[in-house]
Amino acid sequence: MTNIKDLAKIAEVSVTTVSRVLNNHPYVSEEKRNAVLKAIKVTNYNRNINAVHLSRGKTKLIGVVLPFSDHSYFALLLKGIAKQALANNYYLVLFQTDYMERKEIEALQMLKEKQIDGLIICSRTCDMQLIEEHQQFGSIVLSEDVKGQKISSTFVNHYEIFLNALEYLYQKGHRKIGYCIGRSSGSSSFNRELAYRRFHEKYSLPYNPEYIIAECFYFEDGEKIIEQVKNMATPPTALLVTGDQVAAGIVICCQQQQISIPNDLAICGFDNQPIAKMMNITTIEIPVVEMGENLFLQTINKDISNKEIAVKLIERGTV
Amino acid sequence: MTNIKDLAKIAEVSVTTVSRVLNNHPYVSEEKRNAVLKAIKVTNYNRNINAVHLSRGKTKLIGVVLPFSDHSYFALLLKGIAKQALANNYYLVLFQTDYMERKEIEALQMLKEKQIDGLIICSRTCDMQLIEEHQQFGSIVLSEDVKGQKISSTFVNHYEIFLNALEYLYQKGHRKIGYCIGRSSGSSSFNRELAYRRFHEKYSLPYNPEYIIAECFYFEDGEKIIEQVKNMATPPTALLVTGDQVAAGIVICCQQQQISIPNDLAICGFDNQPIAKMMNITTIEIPVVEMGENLFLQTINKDISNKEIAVKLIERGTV
DNA sequence: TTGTATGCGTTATCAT
DNA sequence: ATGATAACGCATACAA
Repeated sequence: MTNIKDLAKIAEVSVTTVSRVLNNHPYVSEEKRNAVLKAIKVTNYNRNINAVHLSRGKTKLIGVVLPFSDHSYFALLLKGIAKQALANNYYLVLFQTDYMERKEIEALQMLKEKQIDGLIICSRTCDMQLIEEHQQFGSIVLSEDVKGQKISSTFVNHYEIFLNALEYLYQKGHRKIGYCIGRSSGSSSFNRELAYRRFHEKYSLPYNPEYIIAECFYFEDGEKIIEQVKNMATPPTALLVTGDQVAAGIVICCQQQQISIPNDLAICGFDNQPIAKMMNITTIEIPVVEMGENLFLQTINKDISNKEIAVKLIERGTV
Repeated sequence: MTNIKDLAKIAEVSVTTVSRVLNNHPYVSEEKRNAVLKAIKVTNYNRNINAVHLSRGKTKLIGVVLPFSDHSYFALLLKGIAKQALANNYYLVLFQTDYMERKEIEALQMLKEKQIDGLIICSRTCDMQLIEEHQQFGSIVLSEDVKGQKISSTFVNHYEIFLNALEYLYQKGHRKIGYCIGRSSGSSSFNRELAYRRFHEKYSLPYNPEYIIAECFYFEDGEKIIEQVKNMATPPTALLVTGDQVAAGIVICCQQQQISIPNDLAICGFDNQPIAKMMNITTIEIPVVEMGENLFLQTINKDISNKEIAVKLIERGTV
């Protein structure tokens, strides 16, 4: 492996000059530049990026923390992140956590150890305090409402969205409304449950914990959900489903089991993914890819900003 | 930022000793070890991984080249890769290429520049020769049949699988068989078309290029496919669909349009993803996650190996 | 068991 | 415009 020292020797210049042509710096004569270029060619020289990183103290690498990459929501978020990473000459290091705090800590550790310049946390399990403690080591961005903390974020207002969706179903005549979420812990689930409770208080509706169905991630979970609903003494007449994939799975399952939608059961999805359009599913549109893009841009931006993303109800045939 | 030199000074030992305790090397007295540990604590020391990388000449980083991460097949492959990466203390750098050769070259470049120790290419656009030229810089593994080349791979025999699937449909009485694929170029598409041609020659069936439907990636593409099929003068009676997501999309679309499956149109999917089971879709089971795991293991293994993965026909209700 | 000295490959500072 | 030299922070061969 040849290095710039070798190049310097061959081209009969100093290492500084070699470094200059390597980095397109000014102040180097055409003559010497060509000599260096020639040396690079004949030796088949390759720069050692680790030395560059050590010297510069930066890596142009951004970490992305997410629970699973084979989930449509996070896959889309990642798509947006990757798009802007590409546009800004950064690379991504993926941390698939399966919601294990240990894996999140590893990502924070890499920030500490300077392997990555910044970190995008799409969904977290660990404590906010832990994250704050690591901000000194690099830019950290979250995809949740951090409420005035000194940390950047791009998020949707899960509380408000849920409340609006519930109101919508209420206006459509529904009084027994359930919802399906992924994991039951986490800030978004917390806010959703809060909205759900407030909604029931507001209209003096009975709060039925059975109506909250957790661990709904994928299309095929629709089967499990319908099974659960069917086993209820008084099943809900409408379901808010946080994810169009799952909503689609429910719709399919209902078709198979002769459950009429929206008559027997109304379904409102989330995200407005193509599958929702294709299957004519009423849903809340969330611009996930754009959120990913913004998350990345915030990461490489010095300023701290908090961006709430607007959503939109898309009325179709399942409510 | 304190470094091991500072630690050495504080703990009143040499940098070597500091390095030893940092890396859990033997031959260091409890006394000195504790002194170092204490120094680490009081200074809030963090190792600079870039210096480690430079010194060691390795990064414990493996690159993963794939066209899109929001596609179920590649997401599952990535899942397997990530699983073994985790188990073996490696991290992954993601290269989403959108099938752009330029992005693949960037990944190869990073191998050259020692930012990554190895590279897993899940699907490629670039020339094999280019890849071979980069093997000297690190371990490269492909997910295709490299046919005796001196490079590791984990793959399924697309030619044989397609041939068998076509035979199966033939036995079921089908004579007008079409198929849906992702991109039309690439080695797997080549092999599939080859099988398709041979099959038609063998049974003296008319070869109809219209029956080859490309650019089928996602669930929602099912709609487009059915549209195309309906517009054909003599539509196929069976469709081989390389991906259960797309197959499911087709099935749904047929339901909506009163096209009876398998009577009007038989569908055979690929991968045996959960959605196929849920929707009772006949499919070819491919252990994608296991393939991903094997790809990773090959990457960190010195020896070159080529592993063909066996598949299995899962007969269900759509053929 | 411990320490010295050198190498890893590049960039940055400063002088000329 | 060019170059000598000092960082950057760590690992390790070798010596003791």
